[in-house]
Amino acid sequence: MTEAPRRRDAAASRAALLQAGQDLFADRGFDATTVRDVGERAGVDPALIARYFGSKTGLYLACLHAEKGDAVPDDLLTPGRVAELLERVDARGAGPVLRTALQAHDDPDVQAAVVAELRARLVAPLAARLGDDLRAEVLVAAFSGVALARGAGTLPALAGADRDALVDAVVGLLGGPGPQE
Amino acid sequence: MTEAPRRRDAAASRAALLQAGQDLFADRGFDATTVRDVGERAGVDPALIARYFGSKTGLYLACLHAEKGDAVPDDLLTPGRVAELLERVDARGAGPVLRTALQAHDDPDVQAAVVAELRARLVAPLAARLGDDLRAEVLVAAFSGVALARGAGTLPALAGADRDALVDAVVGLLGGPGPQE
DNA sequence: CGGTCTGGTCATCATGTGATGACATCAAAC
DNA sequence: GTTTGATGTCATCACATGATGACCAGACCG
Repeated sequence: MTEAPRRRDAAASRAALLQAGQDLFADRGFDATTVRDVGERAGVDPALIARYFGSKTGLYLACLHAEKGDAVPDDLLTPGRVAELLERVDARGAGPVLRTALQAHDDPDVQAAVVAELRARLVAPLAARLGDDLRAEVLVAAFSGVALARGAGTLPALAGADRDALVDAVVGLLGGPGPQE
Repeated sequence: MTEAPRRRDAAASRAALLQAGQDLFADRGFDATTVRDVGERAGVDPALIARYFGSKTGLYLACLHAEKGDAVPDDLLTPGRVAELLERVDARGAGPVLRTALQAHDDPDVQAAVVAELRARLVAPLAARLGDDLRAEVLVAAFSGVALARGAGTLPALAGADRDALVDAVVGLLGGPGPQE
């Protein structure tokens, strides 16, 4: 936007791939997303993924970091936060972070990055509030399950529910016994 | 065991494939399990999967049904049931049913079978007790998330926790506000 | 023995996927 | 205008995977 669009713009291609990667990885996960899919969605030749990110895994890591500044880490338990996250899930899919909370990755680099991301973005603030890592992680896992199921459609009532009703149910069940100080 | 082992025994081969399929699908999910893996684990040629089950998908469906009579549908909320399910998860992996609660399947036949299985085994009894499909499904999704995360190792405290402590945390968070009538 | 059937093995195919490198093409520098 | 480097395109490779069918090998029967 700052400059006239050049006809051939590496930065633009890179950004398009990054965005497409975020969308597709969030929606389908790493394995189910092919580099050809990403390229098509970005309107860019898939070979450029290798050029700009080294590999599909490189793109995935870049997507992970790109979302970093996206949502400020906050408390998962507050109803407002639950609503916000669910809104985001409805709009963009579960997202790589929530998704990988429930599925180990083969690549150790990816696994380490995901663990760090999860910790920083979701577990740490919760653990600080709850004073208990285990309970914090259980909550994150449980919420991830809801987010994934929302998109999977395997649980019809959950998948089809009105978002407000879902927020109520989630807050009632998960947030209930927590520190409603 | 009932008869002298015949050197060539179709029933035994079939059963071995079924068992191996249950183990591997439970542990890694459908996509991450190859027919060659199943064959190797069963000590049987993978081509026999096609012969006895038609296809990998057929084997998967057979595994789904084979687990049917395994655990009697019961209430997910009782601490005893939570402990029992987690024990099973620790021993055998999350299992196809919990796993697919969170991941849609391409094949419509499989998807339909999974939905039915989930409904019958987990959602229905809970919904009967809660009087609310949505809350029942949220609970199932949340518990599935915990079960998957337990195996994935992405949440270290959850993955490494003593099972008793985990049961406490899960029951405290998920079972807390429920119908402790 | 000879025939036939069932159970098992193996080579092979078709497809999808990530990756790679040669080539083309545009744009800026001179 | 020519050169040169950046950018993009394409064909192709290597590999994994699911599937298939031809073939082999025991078993049972006459």
